[in-house]
Amino acid sequence: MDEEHAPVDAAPMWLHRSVAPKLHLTAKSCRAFFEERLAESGTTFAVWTVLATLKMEGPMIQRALAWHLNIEGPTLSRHLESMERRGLVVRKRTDADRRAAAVELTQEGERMYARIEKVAIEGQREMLQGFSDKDIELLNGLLDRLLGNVGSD
Amino acid sequence: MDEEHAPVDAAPMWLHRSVAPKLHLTAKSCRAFFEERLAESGTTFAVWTVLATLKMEGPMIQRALAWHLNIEGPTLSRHLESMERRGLVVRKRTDADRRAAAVELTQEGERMYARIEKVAIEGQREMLQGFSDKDIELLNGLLDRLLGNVGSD
DNA sequence: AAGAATAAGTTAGTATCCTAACGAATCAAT
DNA sequence: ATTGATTCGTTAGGATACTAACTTATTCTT
Repeated sequence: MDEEHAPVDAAPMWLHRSVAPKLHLTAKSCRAFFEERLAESGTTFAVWTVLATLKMEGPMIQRALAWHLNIEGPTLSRHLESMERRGLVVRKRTDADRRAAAVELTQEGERMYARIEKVAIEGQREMLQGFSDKDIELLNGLLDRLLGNVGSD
Repeated sequence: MDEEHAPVDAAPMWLHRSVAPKLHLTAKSCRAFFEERLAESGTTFAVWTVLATLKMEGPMIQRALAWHLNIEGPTLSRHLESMERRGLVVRKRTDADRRAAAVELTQEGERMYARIEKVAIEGQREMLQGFSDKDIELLNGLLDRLLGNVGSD
């Protein structure tokens, strides 16, 4: 986003009435907000989600990881390539299934995660300033219902 | 999104607790939903928002248009270039300020807008199935509060 | 009135994401 | 057991968006 953009309240009326563009803008702004903070720690939103998923869910093959992240295989391939180059993860191919590659956090990856976990939590706290638990629940519920309506499953 | 992805409810817990990734996923899914429908009419989400803004707000220079769309100048330049090639808009440079270019819908642009307006409205109706007016208001309010918290203004 | 600062738009380069097409490995089915 | 379909990952190419750097035009300052 641009500093020079006027306050959000100044956005045109039709945009307010159309939910999709507004949702889009909010997500974009929130992502930019996190990207900014994560960039200061030398990483990105994309890398954060990969690290967090591996940390929370344990090692898994790329296909499963892509599913968790809601991105496609080729997108994940790219991220993993750079993350592997940076030593954050390793891709281990086993004899059990020589197609699949299990992705694991390295020690360096664990360290990075520990470092940015704080950033992510603080970012979320800031993002949700003034939100009660009930507000968050409400938001989650509304988003889930949207997802259900547009879902491709 | 991928047909093979399991229902949204199956997403991992940490993702549900983190608002940003969930918001991001919802926006992505909603956009994909609109892109699909607009693609059938031979256009895109990006083009739709340009057409709609020009229709609702009238002709304006690129900088103003970019502000309305919450995108940066270079991004808009690209869109306008292709839209102008397709005859949907014209960029008119005036003597009043020879830097600025006023962007206007052409008749072809008007026709295209009329065509996809229906698609957009129907898409939104589908997206918001089961939402009461109050739900929509609530969602709008929550998104506005998020925007306020992360806003770059 | 001249020089500096600012503004509009473009060009160039990058990041994230997608789909399509592919190669290699596995599974299924006759 | 061989053929055929499916699965896993990669490569190639495209869309959308960004920032940085540039050109040209305008405005501000002195």
